[in-house]
Amino acid sequence: MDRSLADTTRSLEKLGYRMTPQRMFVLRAVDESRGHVSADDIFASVRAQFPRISFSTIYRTLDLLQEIGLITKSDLGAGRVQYHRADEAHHHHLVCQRCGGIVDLDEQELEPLWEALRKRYNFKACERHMAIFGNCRQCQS
Amino acid sequence: MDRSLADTTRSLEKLGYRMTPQRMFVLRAVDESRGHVSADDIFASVRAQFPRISFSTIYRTLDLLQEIGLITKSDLGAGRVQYHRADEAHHHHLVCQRCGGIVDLDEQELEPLWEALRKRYNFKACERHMAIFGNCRQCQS
DNA sequence: GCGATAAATGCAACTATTTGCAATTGCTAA
DNA sequence: TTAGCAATTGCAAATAGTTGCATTTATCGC
Ligand SMILES: [Mn+2]
Ligand SMILES: [Mn+2]
Ligand SMILES: [Zn+2]
Ligand SMILES: [Zn+2]
Repeated sequence: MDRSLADTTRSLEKLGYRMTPQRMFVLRAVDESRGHVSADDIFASVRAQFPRISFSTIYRTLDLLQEIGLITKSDLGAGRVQYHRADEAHHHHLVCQRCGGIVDLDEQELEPLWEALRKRYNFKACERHMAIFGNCRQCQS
Repeated sequence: MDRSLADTTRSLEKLGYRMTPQRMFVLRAVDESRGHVSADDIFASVRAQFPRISFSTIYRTLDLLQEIGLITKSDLGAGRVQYHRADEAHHHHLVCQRCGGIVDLDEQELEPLWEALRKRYNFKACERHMAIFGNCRQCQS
């Protein structure tokens, strides 16, 4: 992640939040992550350094980091939500409901739709890292 | 719903499933529903006629009805999944993350995207009744 | 009908996630 | 400093939904 701790602290404070030790540990765990991670992954990683951490704090902090745009949160249908650093290559996912396979979808593929929603509905879709469910090539009847 | 009980029974049997009293009650509850209903709504409705019904059976049956295309299932961000009869007017939803407002989106608005996914990724998006999150007109910074 | 087999059920236990709350911590201003 | 106040925490309890399993029910070939 390119952002310094100070940057993140500023982002938080701008919204009336504070930087705390717990949040710093979560931030570090997120920082070291690659690709999709679950709340449980982050919990395990943080607990190694800060055993008193609670799951509530993990969840609350991940929500916070999403709010300030540092991570994205998405349900890819695997029973647990996946988090993803927002500064990694932006993309969405095609999730096959039969085989569970996941294919990356370039961010720009959704641009025309976002554009249409903006124009016709005055709606600003702000979801990064979306999941679109369906059937992949191999799994079509 | 236009489908007769016999139709649904046939759909189930085609997949190796059976028609049971419990499923008939769930079917009736779905039949009488309008718009979005939760599993709990269906549970309450069925329990009035069939007190022994269990939540597992409700969830399992709703999944089944989705599998045979009678209902759609979607998470509109309200903490519980919403079910919707598939024979009501097809549409998707724009869900505002700030005010919680929900706007209907005509089915055809997503056609170009489905088309592109089919062509470029060989992916058949089969999701009816999608939720797209973002900010509505009133809630844009 | 009868037994074998497969499907479906209810229940209890479990999962991931959220929430209420009392205790703790950290800013701020006197 | 220190009091006051707001933000944050951990914990325990609650939520929606899923799953394993023993029991019940339906189907099918004899
Ligand atoms: Mn991803
Ligand atoms: Mn709807
Ligand atoms: Zn597939
Ligand atoms: Zn709004």
